[in-house]
Amino acid sequence: MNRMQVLVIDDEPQIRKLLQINLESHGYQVLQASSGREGVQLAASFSPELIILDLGLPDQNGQEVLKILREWYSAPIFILSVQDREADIVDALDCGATDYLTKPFRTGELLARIRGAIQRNQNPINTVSLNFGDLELDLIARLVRKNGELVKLTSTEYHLLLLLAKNEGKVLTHNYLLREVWGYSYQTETQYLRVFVASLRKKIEDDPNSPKHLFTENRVGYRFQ
Amino acid sequence: MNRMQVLVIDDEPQIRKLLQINLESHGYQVLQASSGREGVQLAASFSPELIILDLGLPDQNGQEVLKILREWYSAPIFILSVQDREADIVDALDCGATDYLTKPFRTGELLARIRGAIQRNQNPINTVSLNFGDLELDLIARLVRKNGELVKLTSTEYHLLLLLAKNEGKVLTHNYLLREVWGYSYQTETQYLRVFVASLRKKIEDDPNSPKHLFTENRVGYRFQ
DNA sequence: TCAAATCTTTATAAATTCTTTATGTATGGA
DNA sequence: TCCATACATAAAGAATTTATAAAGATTTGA
Repeated sequence: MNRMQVLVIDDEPQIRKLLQINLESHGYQVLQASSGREGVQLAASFSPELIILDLGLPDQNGQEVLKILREWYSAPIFILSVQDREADIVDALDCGATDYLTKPFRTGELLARIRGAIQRNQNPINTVSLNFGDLELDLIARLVRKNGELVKLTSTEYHLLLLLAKNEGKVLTHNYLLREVWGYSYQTETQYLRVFVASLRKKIEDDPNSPKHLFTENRVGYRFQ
Repeated sequence: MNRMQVLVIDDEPQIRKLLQINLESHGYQVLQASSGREGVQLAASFSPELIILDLGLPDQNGQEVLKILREWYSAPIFILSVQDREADIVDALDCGATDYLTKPFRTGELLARIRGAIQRNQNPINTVSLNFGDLELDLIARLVRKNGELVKLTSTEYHLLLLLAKNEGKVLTHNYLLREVWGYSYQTETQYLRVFVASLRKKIEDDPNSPKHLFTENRVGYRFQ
């Protein structure tokens, strides 16, 4: 597997060392630059997955480096700074900084923020789905597939199925299901449930008479598996 | 101009008020929820561009709310908390929080972070054209071709088609489409959508009665394929 | 300014979904 | 076993939603 590259642009050797140790122990490959000029060069030649930039550089204004990078570099750029003035933070963020941490920073938090930023930058298309053998619920697209084929559900059917699927294995009472899908005043309309469960089974089960997914829990409710 | 929607989930009315005033003065439309349950419901029906979530909610653990939202909600979620323990921050970030701010927070910084997060989340599609079988959208020239021939669309029709095409395969709600194309005050004008979908189908479908691209998802919205 | 194009609103038929009713089957306790 | 209750399913009727045409209002461009 290829390790993620992180570029650290900071003139203080001890900060670079600290970041290097922490990042490498979490599986990142670390590139180091001690000046803005060198940082821009490394960024251009390696296109790292993330850049950590210190605003207090000797050769150039860190803000300038940020702007130069942002002309073409679209991955996350984290700002490290001793400056805690709100105006500086706002400026940096509006210049395209992804995050801004003030020194001294907590390494665990920095690493968590780095994980998040890289992940968001890696797969911007979030395909969250629930899978149950032949059945698949795509929560973002709001679609249900059975053996890869789209199943056409009404909005109420989808709502009901989603609720059951999210609580896989748990028995959901009639009361609860009615309350969540239809609303508080429908808690006694158990017949609605029967009708909709029947039509759901017809659509998602191979054999609605002996369901593999949507089970009846007599006198209590329904359960999805 | 269509305003961005931000959902604030916080049980303290004064924090909600503070956020509302600040966000609205910067052009956002603010939705408010005082409990986790209410917040999840609002998020599901409005799909706001960003959610601000207080971890210290009365009815549910804020962390739980975050997880529930992240099952399907992919836009930024900001955490507000009085807790400044590193472990809590790391947990929240690893559960999918986009950012974590501790109270008291600086509103200017919060707004800058919100701007950045929303911008990064906006469609990062940099492609020049989108292709769907017989249909082709040229994003630079703002032209649509069907089997190579130019299709003449009005700007509203183009805008609507572009939005659907950029979210290929996803069901886009009436609410969302109306908000994006016409603006936030048109969210209830579902009839506009019907009229424009009909005219789009007449122009881009072989047989508008049985569409191959622009599908109706009853009571929910439309989907492009 | 005028004509054409586009957007908004209204009207109505068609399609879909929800609710209710009816009927037969299954379950579990006395 | 019988009986009361719960469940499954089909189907009819009610309500809602959608598609579409077309008329009126507004905007745009020559």
